Amino acid sequence: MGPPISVSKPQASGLRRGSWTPEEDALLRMCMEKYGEGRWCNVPQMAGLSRCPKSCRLRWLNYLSPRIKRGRFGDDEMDLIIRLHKLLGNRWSLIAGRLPGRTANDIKNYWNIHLSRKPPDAKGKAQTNSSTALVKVLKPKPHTISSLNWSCRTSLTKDLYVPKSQEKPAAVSIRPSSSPADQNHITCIESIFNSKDLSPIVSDHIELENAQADQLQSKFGVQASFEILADIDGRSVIGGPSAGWEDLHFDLNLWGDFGSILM
DNA sequence: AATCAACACAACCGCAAATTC
DNA sequence: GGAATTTGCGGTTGTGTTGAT
Repeated sequence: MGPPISVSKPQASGLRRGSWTPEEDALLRMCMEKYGEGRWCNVPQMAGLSRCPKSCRLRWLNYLSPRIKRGRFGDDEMDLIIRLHKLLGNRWSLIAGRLPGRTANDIKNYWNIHLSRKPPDAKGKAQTNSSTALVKVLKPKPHTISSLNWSCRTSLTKDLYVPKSQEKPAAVSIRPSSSPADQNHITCIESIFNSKDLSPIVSDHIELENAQADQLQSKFGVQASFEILADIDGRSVIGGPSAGWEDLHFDLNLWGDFGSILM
């Protein structure tokens, strides 16, 4: 879409709404360059904008951020979206985390326009792919780091305020579990593991501690050598280079699912 | 040229989780 | 521990653009 044309009027509260003007974009951009992301409630004041904090955040994250990749989705991206949506459901932020430069809003829009309304045969060949066809859409409750008793949280915003030295994962307690919910998680995660061609989502990798890798090995019957990394490019991931699912990475939310299995 | 439908995407809203006080 | 505030997410809407008729 081209530059905004409609003009918003100040609300009774004095806050502007509607499309952003180039001037407002410039102010927000300068503010982000100067102060960085975070403390959105202070951004309107710091930037000299008559916008609510949510509006500023949305504008930056969905439009102005230099990390955003513009342009049409490629076939590989479309395929990946279909696969990840099958696994994760409408968890756009998680899906976006696996598509560098794409925002949750972009993906949501794209899905709603292109993919959600097409008949199954037209949704892409990936849907018939054996590695994902058997998987039910899973919507696990996101496990935050804090809920896992980890001392870090992994948004970019947090990175600006938490010293790296504090972002050290604490020990993960391990206990057997065989509840249906956990079995569901296992099915999901196994399906991810078995999907070998998700390499486009790869960015970097991290290692699990040996004890945790051993637990995964006994649980899934795979030889695992992982690394845990608190932060890669503003996002936390885990990866496993030696189990046949090399170059595969997840958000720590999914690591939370590991935790629920192992705990 | 006019009209209409579909597309593309920015923006808002409400809610819940997380954080702060 | 609880209330208030902040942040993040998903759903939805609004509007400009594009292409077909």
